[in-house]
Amino acid sequence: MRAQRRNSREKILAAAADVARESGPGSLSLDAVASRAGVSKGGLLYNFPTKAKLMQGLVEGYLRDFEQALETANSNDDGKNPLAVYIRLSADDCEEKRPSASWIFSAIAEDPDFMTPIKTFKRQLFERLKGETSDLKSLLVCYLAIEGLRSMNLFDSDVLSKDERELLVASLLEIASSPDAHQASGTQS
Amino acid sequence: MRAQRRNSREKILAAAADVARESGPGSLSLDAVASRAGVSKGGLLYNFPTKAKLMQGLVEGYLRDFEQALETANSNDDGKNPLAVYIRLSADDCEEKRPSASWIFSAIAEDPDFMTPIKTFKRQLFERLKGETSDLKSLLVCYLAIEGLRSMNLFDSDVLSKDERELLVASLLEIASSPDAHQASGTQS
DNA sequence: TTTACTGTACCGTCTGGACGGTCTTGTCAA
DNA sequence: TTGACAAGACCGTCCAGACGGTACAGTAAA
Repeated sequence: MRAQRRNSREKILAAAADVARESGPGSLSLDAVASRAGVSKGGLLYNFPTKAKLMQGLVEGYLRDFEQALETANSNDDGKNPLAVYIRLSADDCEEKRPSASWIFSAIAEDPDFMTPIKTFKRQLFERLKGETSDLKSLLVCYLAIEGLRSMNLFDSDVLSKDERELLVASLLEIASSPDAHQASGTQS
Repeated sequence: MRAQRRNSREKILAAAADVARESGPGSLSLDAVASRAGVSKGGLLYNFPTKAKLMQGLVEGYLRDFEQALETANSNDDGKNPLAVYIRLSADDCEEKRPSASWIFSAIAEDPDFMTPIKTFKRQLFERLKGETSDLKSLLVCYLAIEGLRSMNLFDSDVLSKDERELLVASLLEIASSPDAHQASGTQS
């Protein structure tokens, strides 16, 4: 029963995310994470020698997962429209009722520098999209709107109804696919 | 030198925001705020009996200021286009290099419930805009994009260049000034 | 034997907050 | 005008508790 071997890391990471979501970002203590993960505090510190390392693990896992999801989504819908793929993927992410990354608040509270990897990731992503999208205006509007959706999900303050969210995503996809006139007035949805 | 009388509250609130921005949201301790505000800890606790009350004061002040700014902006540009007014106001807010509300992270870390007033405020704002905007699609896209801009500013991860931001705002204003104005029956309450 | 833990005991630091004291200002009777 | 007194605004100290982290002995699988 004892030695869980190997996958303790993942369990700890998941437990940390759970604790942050359920007990609030300020209550992410090592003790709480350890007991939630079914691991002793010693065991936790064995896998992550400091709290900062734990946070770092959270960030890296998040970025890795996201990049991977984006890659597979892009290869499935190959070459057609990377912006549209990004919109769909993000919209699906934000569909989840439970904010997937509320541990970010814990990380920021711990040390704002934990955001830098995320920032650079986002910057690279944006630059890539800029290179792959013909119309800058469309990109800006869509990217920012998705960022807004993400923000809402993160803060757990979903103002939109299901219909509205679907309409939004449809509008964004429309804007993303029509380079030039995004004055979508005449065409009914 | 001692008795600052009366405006200590404002000074403390400003100091708290400064500390949160400069020392990181996790380092917002009462001692730090007190020393920053040029007030003793006892004096701080006199004005705000608990840390929670301090946070509450921060939230209320923020909401009050924002509502006021929105009101004056709307009365200056009367009746024309509330969505456009909101866009312009928010864009100006986000122009500031220093995130105006990074104390929010402190508040969330302290207790996620501090977000509820902000959430309800945003919900009301959105509903109001919905009542005042003819085209739902335009509203959704613009509102979310602004939310994205806010998010970026808050996280201090500005991906956009100055030109890009201006182009974005221009695009949003263009979208906001939707061509069909018939649907606006009884916009006033 | 090594790896991967468990469990316990412990330490130093930091933090919110309670408490009692102090200075300032306003009020009002004499 | 003055002196007594109350209330308001603020200071400085102290403390219990929580937290991150260390140290170390034990244990079970590979």
